Amino acid sequence: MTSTDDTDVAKRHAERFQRVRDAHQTELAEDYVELIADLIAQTGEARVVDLSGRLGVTNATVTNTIQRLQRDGLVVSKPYRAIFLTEKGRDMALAARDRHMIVRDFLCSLGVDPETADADAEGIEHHVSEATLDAFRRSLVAAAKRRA
Amino acid sequence: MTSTDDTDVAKRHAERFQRVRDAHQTELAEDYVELIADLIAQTGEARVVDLSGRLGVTNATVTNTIQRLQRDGLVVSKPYRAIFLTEKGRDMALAARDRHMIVRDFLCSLGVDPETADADAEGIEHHVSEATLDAFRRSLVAAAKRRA
DNA sequence: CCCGAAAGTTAGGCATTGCTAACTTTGTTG
DNA sequence: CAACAAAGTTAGCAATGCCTAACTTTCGGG
Repeated sequence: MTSTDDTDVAKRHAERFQRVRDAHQTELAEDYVELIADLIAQTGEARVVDLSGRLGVTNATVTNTIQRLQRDGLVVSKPYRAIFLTEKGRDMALAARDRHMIVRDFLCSLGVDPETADADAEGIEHHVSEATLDAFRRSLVAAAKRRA
Repeated sequence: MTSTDDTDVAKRHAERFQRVRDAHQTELAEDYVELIADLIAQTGEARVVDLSGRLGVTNATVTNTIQRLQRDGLVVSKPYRAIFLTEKGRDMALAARDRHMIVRDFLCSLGVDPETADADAEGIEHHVSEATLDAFRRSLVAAAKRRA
């Protein structure tokens, strides 16, 4: 029995880490499309220079990454022109923004200052399961009710 | 003013993403030392095969990573022998375990099932600031008091 | 004690994500 | 409209983190 238990424990751990690695793969893409959606909403278009400024990386890095995102069907853009989201990209951006807002608002509701909450949400949003997100939502609703 | 505000916003965003990228750099190291500490506590030693089983990667990957961790002064190990933590590695493992437990317990206290809580904690623990961790601790204490 | 299986290592490959440096394109402005 | 600055691209480099395949070392049972 002990040996079987050990194997099970190991397998469960392995799946966990696999999930974290998977999350990392989509993380950058989510950050980019979320930011692109924001920029389009705020300024009408998303340019390489805006992204590099907000991401803290060079123009070259952004150009490179955008090409990968284009390959993956998340964005479209012609050379030297602005960047736009595809349907798929927009969906991903909306979902990411949703998660980000819930995590941020939830942290705020715990008393974390808004600036820190927003920063932490950036890292956390890619790693919360639906179950945890639901728990955050429930807690927010409960907090709203208490105020009412 | 508008232009200055824009720059400030961009800079704040950039710092945020920089922090997330930094977290990623230490993430793997933290996972390894945490796991090594667990294995030593449970079985007396940490072997490559145990790590690869629990991380869901090949032996070759573990050997490679361990060499990097050794280069960075977190572990020591002689070829074909078990892996041990340095002082620095032990400190990192303790801090990681602490954060992991707080995040997991906190999620559990929100009603997330323990299995999911543990899995999510794996991803989240590397991205919570001290401020957020404190908020989690406070919330746990409050929950404990309510039960008492 | 030796020999085979399990454990560990090495070599080589690949994608990602960042960089700098050198270049081209765009667009503004004098 | 020409020239220049800003934006964008390309090429080439490096570290990380994963893999497979081929090799070596260790260790326990016959």
